Amino acid sequence: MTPTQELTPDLFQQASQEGLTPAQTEDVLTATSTPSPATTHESDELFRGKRVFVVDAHSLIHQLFHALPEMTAPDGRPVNAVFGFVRDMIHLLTRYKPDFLICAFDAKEPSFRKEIYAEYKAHRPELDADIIPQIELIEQFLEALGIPVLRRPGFEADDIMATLASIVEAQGGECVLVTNDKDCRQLITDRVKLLNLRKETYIDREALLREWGVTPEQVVDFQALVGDSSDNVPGVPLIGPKAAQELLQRYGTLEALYEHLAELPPGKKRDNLETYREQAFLSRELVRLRRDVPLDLQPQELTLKPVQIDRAIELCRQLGFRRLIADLQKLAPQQESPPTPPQAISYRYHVVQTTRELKDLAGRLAQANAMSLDTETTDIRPRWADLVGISLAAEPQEGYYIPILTPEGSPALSLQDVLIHLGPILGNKQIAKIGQNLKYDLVVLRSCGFDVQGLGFDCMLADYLLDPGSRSHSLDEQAARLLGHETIKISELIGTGRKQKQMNEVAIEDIARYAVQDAILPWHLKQKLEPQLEREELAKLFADVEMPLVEILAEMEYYGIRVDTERLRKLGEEFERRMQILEEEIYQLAGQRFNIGSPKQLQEILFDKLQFPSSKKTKTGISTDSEVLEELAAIHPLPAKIIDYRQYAKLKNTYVEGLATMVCPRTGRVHASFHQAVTATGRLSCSDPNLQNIPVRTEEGREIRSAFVAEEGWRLISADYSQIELRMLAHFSQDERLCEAFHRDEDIHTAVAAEVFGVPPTQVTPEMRRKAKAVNFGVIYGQTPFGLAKQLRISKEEAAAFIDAYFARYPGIDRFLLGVLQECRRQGFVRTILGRKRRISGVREHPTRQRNLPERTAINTVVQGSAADLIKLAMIRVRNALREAGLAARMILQVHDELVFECPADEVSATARLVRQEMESVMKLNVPLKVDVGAGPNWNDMEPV
DNA sequence: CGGAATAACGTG
DNA sequence: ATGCACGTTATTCCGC
Repeated sequence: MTPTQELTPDLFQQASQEGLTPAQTEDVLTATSTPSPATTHESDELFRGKRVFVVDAHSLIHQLFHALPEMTAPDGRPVNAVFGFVRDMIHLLTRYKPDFLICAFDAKEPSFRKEIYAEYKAHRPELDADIIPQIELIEQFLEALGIPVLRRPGFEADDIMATLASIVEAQGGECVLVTNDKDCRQLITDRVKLLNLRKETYIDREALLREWGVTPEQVVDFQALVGDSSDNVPGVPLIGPKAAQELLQRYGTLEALYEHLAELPPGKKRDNLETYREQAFLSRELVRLRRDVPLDLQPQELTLKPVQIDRAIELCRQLGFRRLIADLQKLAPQQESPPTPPQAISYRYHVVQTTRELKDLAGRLAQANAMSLDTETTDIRPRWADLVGISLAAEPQEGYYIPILTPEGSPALSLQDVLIHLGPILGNKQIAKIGQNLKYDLVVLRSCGFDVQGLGFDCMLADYLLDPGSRSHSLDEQAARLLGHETIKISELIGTGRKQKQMNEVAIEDIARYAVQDAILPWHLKQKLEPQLEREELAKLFADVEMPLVEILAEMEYYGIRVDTERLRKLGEEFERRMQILEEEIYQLAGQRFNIGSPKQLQEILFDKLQFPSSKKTKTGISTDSEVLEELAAIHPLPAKIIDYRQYAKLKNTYVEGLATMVCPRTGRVHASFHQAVTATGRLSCSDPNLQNIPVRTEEGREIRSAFVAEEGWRLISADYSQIELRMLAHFSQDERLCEAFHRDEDIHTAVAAEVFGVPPTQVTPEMRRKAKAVNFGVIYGQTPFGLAKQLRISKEEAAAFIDAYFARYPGIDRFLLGVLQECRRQGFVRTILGRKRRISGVREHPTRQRNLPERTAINTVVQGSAADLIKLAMIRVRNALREAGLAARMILQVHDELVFECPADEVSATARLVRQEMESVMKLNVPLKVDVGAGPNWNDMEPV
């Protein structure tokens, strides 16, 4: 008889008798070692060869409740644990794809352990009042997700897990117990392991031996000696993990240890073992898990059910879990879509077939004060595209399609005729242009010879301002969300995959219906969006900044930047040579050939074959990023070679070859796309190619910049704001010391170092400056002591001291940051200097120095977003000033705090003056703005102007 | 074979 | 858990 049974015979008997009704025995799954007839039923094969995940729900809920920031549903209920739990379940399902996923809960009544030891878990506070309602919600979610829940009277989740683990193992399955509870370590076998969800690491026999130095069989003995303060399991005083490990390695079991107690050296430890003998054995029974809970299971109780996606999404809506909705969609990939897409918006469309009709249409449009437009083309890159057709609408219900490129035999109009008749209309700035992503149409039309004037309303930008960063601002998405209208998808026209059609091959009726839809929808969207912009005080930002910027970005994209392809080719060859040399050296050092570009293979070489110590993990394995390699470089020459190889590979693949394919054959230039509705903070982003991350920090990388050149007889001018984000911080905080430093035009990092270290500026060492610089940036990002410590390779305490010293010297900054957080907490969003909004939830009532993600995001958004506002405004001012001054310069790039222009060589000086003047005076802040201007033949060799 | 996910790394 | 904001690359894996 086992001690467990001895101690709790009644409870066990009772439970098992109640649980087993004759009708159910057929499908019963039990862990009894003597197979009953029931276990020979096919159900005992249920787990064979399957991966069964069992979640310790209560342990997970508590962990999440305390680890995650406060969250409340729109109705005020606390929901942080619910959010975390659901997120974790989705993660488990999508990432681990288990055959079974079962959540084990504690019984609602006290467990049998309480009966054998009244003090059991006596230390535990009562369940937090904010947890209990969350458990109910979690169960609702689990039901919607189709994840089975197991709970049995008198037993804790642990016991259920123990029993399930035994059953799974007996049937030849693999069991993963999702828990951080140390007690569960006794359950480890060759087929049972534990999963730590936070670290995404498994604990199996080997890991256990590494950590505790014991086998799974010895875990209960180990815990009996060590005790567990969180469960109030007493253990033996003075015996900690080290002593317990040693004793058990010598004697094997608790019993054997006590038989040989006399052999131990006399002392307090032996005395305590003697004195607390009873307590040790009692402790062992407290931690020993029951593997024989009468579960009385039906297979259908255990299987994952199909996700009830609608219910799950509805729950997410109610609780405000917008982020999870997208993840949920992934769970139910094949959703039956409604057979007939509801078209809430109806409209009439006409195909303009003759020049006569075009002329009539132009005549009518000339009277309008607004019109919408959309272009159809052969390419998503507007500078590479041919114009296929234009759709127009001067009212919300009726539109026209002007075909230019059509399939063989269909009527079309010549571009020349369209230019003649429609050109003046599009160029008339009295007629406000409405559309979706008008920048695209502007570039296309300009490439065909149109000059479009008078931009009125771009839905994409309006929708973006209302909620940047979270939702999609595509026309399809907006139409569905705001109008309940399911659009005709482009894939319905041109198909998908290998036999995709070109736009000019689509039947004219189809393309006309589609194109006119895209001209009609903006009218309806405008009606919804415009009042919202007003309500949320975003209308001015929209009208004065975002809309005027469209034209400027279109111009930048139209001009593009010239690339010296010959120079690029030479650089590519040079990089290739260095890569080949490094490649051979790497194979030598590694002792074999492998794909250096594969982190997976590299990982095997470094950590399996060469047995280097691993420090950092990724989701799927051990990290080999440059930070790790940097550390390893101290012990072996190989990692440094890998770092070098990677650098050249990046330069060659991304910046030489990637760039070369983007040179437009028509213009010999690259026409990157600047995106105005992508970032969460209001910055622009850039792609195809991304010219905002051209290397500059290393000498080798900078070479790439020399391939960006001005056209013959012209020069490049680069103007960048000095310390724009720190100046913005100084402005907002009005911190006297910081503002003063800027007013005196001091080197800001040196000035801050002098303050923080309490020395005169002349005494600041490069090391001190480096630290001050890191803290300066840290403030903008809401960095924690931990992060700063890691970056500067100093102790956490030292880092915390720096940060404290910083805030002590700059009290205005501390005040300002707390003000940002308080306002964000109160309103649910922050605003930038021009009133741009970003919704952020999760800022705590009383934020600590140790800022969490929402808090860091809030701070960074105000600083980064305001700097973005400022340079956007500068772009508009500079563009207008250039025009008025009659200078030929064109703005061609924006890199967050830098503007790049191309101008005739003899206008460099005048242009530079004007650019600096406009950029420095764009906003009147509490600190001066400083712009550094340089000019030269390429983007690398610039001389100050 | 194509798309999605992942790891890594370039910029401000 | 641990500094914000992006886009591009090669590899790997999955499903067709």
